[in-house]
Amino acid sequence: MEKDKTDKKDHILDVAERVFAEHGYDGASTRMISGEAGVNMAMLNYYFGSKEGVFLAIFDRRITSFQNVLLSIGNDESINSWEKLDKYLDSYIDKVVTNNCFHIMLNREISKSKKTDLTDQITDIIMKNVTVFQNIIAEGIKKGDFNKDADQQLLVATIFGTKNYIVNTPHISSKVLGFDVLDAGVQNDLLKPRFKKYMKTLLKAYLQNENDNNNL
Amino acid sequence: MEKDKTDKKDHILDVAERVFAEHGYDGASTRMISGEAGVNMAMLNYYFGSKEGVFLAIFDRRITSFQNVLLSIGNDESINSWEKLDKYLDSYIDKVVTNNCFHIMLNREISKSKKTDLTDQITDIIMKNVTVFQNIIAEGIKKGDFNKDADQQLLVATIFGTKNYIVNTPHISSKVLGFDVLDAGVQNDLLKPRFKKYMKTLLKAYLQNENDNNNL
DNA sequence: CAAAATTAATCAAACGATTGATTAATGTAA
DNA sequence: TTACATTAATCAATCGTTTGATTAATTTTG
Repeated sequence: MEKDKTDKKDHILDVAERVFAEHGYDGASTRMISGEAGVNMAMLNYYFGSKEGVFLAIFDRRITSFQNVLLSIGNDESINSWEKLDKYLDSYIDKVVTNNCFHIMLNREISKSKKTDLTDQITDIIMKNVTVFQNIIAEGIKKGDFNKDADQQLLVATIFGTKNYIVNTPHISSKVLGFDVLDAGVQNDLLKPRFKKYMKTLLKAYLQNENDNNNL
Repeated sequence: MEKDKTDKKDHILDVAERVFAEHGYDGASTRMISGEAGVNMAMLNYYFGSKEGVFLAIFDRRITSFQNVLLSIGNDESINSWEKLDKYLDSYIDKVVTNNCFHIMLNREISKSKKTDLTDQITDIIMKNVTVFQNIIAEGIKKGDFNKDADQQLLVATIFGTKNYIVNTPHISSKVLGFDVLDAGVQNDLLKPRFKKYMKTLLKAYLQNENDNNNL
């Protein structure tokens, strides 16, 4: 059945995503992935062509819907800059914490100083989400909602960097925060709400115009 | 001569540090490293025992002096919390931007969800720098210098996360910032001063007690 | 001092193991 | 039967490491 085949391919990608997050792309062997997925090694090449094909297939599964959600928030004309910022953060934090394996895998492979085809591809993907955020900030500054002296570009480093620190280096952030950031229950009950609140407070403290407290 | 031997070992570590940063630990082969260093492959094992020995030798070279500098700032009783924060940021940002290869290499190998001996070792190393920063914040809050409602732990994620974003994903941050963050000249003339100023402004906006503007 | 003995440094070649990928054979369902 | 799915076996390439031999440097000895 077509259904079963799709399920099986999806199962392989689920496992591969986790194994790539655990050991990195180079550190994860095709035998490791197929073994944990309970399928014959040759099936990876049969379905996805190659190891890199598996890697890219994981991408296709995740990026499109996510990017469209963020894009729709950025293009929403009915809300002001502060509300856009809130909605963006809510959606973004929910998604990246839940799909932490994917984002660990993604960011690890771009943490190389050498450019490759793969780093270029990942850069393009990541930059789409970055651009949406940048536009929200730039628009807010232009409208006078946000402090015009804000460093828009380094603010990008702060929001995505803070997220990366929590999600991509779980052993560090778990130690700092005092709980296991990889635990799904903890993520929903503790991490997400606290992270959202913090991020909004931080951005408001930095972006707020002086002598203008009515947005707090 | 002893001198020449140390120079040679140091040269190998210089090259290995760069190659590890370029391709990652698994992606960098011993042939690649020895080839670029212009030495016979067997010399890596002769000097450092193994590939992992090379990796760990790079650590020994970098961490000790750096940690002592930060530690002395944290223990300085003659300055207040705001000044400590400033000095910490100045030293930290200088060091991590200059030694970007090392920090790319370091952080990449801890960006795995699976625990290993190596991730545990790296976690311990990183946590030492984190603790110094945490103590500065905690002390400032206790003394009443900083806003007591600040989320100390997520603030850790922000400072180190922002730094990681700039240093460890250079292809992304170069695109966002509009210049090459790996260029040494750009680092000193543009990146470091701007990064320091931004980080201080951001932390002051977040940590400052309300109705207390005399620290700006 | 000079010859001999010892140690350290360097090399090309090969090691066994593992990698990603492919093959040819077999199983399965329409 | 025919087309697709799955398997075990196998492939060449590359991995980190080790080897035995050779050269260079140092120490010991007469």
